[in-house]
Amino acid sequence: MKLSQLVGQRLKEAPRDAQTSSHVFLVRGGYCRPVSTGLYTLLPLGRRITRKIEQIIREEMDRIGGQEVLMPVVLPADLWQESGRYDKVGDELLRFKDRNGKDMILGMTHEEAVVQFARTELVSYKQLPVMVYQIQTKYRDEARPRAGLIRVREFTMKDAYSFHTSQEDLQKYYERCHEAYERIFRRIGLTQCLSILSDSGMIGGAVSHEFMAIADCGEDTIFCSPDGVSYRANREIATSRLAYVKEEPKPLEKVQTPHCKTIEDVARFLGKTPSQTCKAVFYKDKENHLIFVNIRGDLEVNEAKLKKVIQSPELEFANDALIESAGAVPGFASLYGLDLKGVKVIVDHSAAESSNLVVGANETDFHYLNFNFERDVADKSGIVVTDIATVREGDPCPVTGQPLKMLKGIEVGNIFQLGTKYSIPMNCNYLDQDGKAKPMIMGCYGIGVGRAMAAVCEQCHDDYGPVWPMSIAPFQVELIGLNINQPEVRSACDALYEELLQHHVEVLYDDRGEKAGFSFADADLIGAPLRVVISPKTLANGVAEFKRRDWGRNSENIPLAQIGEHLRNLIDEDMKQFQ
RNA sequence: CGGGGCGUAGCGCAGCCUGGUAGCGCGACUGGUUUGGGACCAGUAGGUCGCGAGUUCGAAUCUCGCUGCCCCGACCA
Repeated sequence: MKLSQLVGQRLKEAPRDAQTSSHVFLVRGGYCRPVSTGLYTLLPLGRRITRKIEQIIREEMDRIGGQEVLMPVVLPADLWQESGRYDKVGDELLRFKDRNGKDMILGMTHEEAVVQFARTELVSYKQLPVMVYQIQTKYRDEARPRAGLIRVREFTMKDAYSFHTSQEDLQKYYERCHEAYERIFRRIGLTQCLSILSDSGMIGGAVSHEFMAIADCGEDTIFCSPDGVSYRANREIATSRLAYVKEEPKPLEKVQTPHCKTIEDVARFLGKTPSQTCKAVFYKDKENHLIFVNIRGDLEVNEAKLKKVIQSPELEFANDALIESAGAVPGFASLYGLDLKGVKVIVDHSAAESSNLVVGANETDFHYLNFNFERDVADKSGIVVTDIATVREGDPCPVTGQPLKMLKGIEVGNIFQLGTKYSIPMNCNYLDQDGKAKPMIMGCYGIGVGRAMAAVCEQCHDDYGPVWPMSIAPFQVELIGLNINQPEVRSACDALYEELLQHHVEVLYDDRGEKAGFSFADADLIGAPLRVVISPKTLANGVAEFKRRDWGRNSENIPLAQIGEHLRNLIDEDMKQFQ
């Protein structure tokens, strides 16, 4: 490819709204262009990368027995009604009507579609296990797309679905898929990618893992044990082995706490620490039911955990009127002395097990000292005591007891053990050996292709642009001719270009005759791992100047006669790392 | 959902307060001089100033409505 022909200009200036390096470089380098909020066109450079990522994914999916299929992006709503997700999923699911007034959706994931396919296509235990996958467009009407290609509304996803006759078989396959994912993320050049325990969220199922590319701009928070191996979990489900202060219960004592509405105010006023208080947090669910949460004052409610406990996908803070309807006084609320009929009460272990806490008195400007859940709440029926606390950095690891480390990550892939979550409601059965119909046991496995590209860019770049790994680089080599209007430069460049093409080297030839600085800046934005410069100066010495993208301003001279072979050897060597 | 900010040439922005011929930089085009880390000179093209109403002799500028986009918060008892 000649650079003079390449569609997609490099830009000197970053888009105004770009905050993260992948966003800046992918737009500046001419990899993608915004169309609307969260919608991007991929230009040739970006598309060359995603094609390579897709190819690596295909190889690894095929290696574990996957068969590629392609399902439609537009799906009938009734399929989603069968699974029950049509009503459960919020506005993220784009719903519309076709010309006949039939309810349709844009696919955001394809469990329903694949089950519909499987239940007609797979009828016998002899056909199982089987895995199908596709690399296809997904649409999610995100509330807030951000960070360029990292969170978008329309994106390419590899989604795979496996079908089994037993949970054991699913687990075995899940492990193989986990290993395939590790190979994929290593091969596309992510330098730091961890699989962590995760919340299965909207997709559902019991066990799931997320693959996290570690990056400061990541949206997810990860907690891991100091060794990085014993325990790794998403903040949404992470737990800790926090110690609670246990002592002899002291008598309850009502104290005046004028104008102390926040935990900090109360603790300071009473000479306590926030961890010696209990805080009351009020939410409401979709049906406007009050949810009364109690947690130790220094901890925060983990809404992802809470949503699971109360089995509601939506959660909002309750307004004062709703709080007062339960007899609680906002700012001075607690469980003590309240009639909590019809209110969902959730108590975190930290509040249930700590002794002698400060709690609200349900009376303006008053609190109680020495509240003990066990002693002071008479009727515990209907109260759920469980873990709904958000883990903090430094809290003791649930496995090792060592202080947990906190990392930020970009979720580039996830795998789920679905079990029968879709096969039972959607009647996806097979005939077993005994002649009986049984629901298939399912797994599903996703990778965001564009996000993976952006994640690699986040991990592999310098001040001037991306430093692409050989396995996914849009071009393996960039060849720059300086003073190319001089015939001997032109002919030397043309000759090398032809030689490389003949050997199927992916070479981008900067034949524009721009000034050196201009060409170099473009080359840095394009990020080819290898760069060759030919100029009157190098020709005078019978050499070409060679450098790797990650060598900064350093370079070495290679005799012109050997440069082609030199490049080919380096490409082969580099590619071996990504096999 | 809540809060804030912004829509002026392909991109980045100024002009608005104080109404009076629509500007700058980058990019593009032509010609010339240049040629090792985003060169210089001269010239050219490119804009319903987001949309609609109102005020006014006159609106990018003031008022109202709409719309699009961006950022922040999604934690307070």
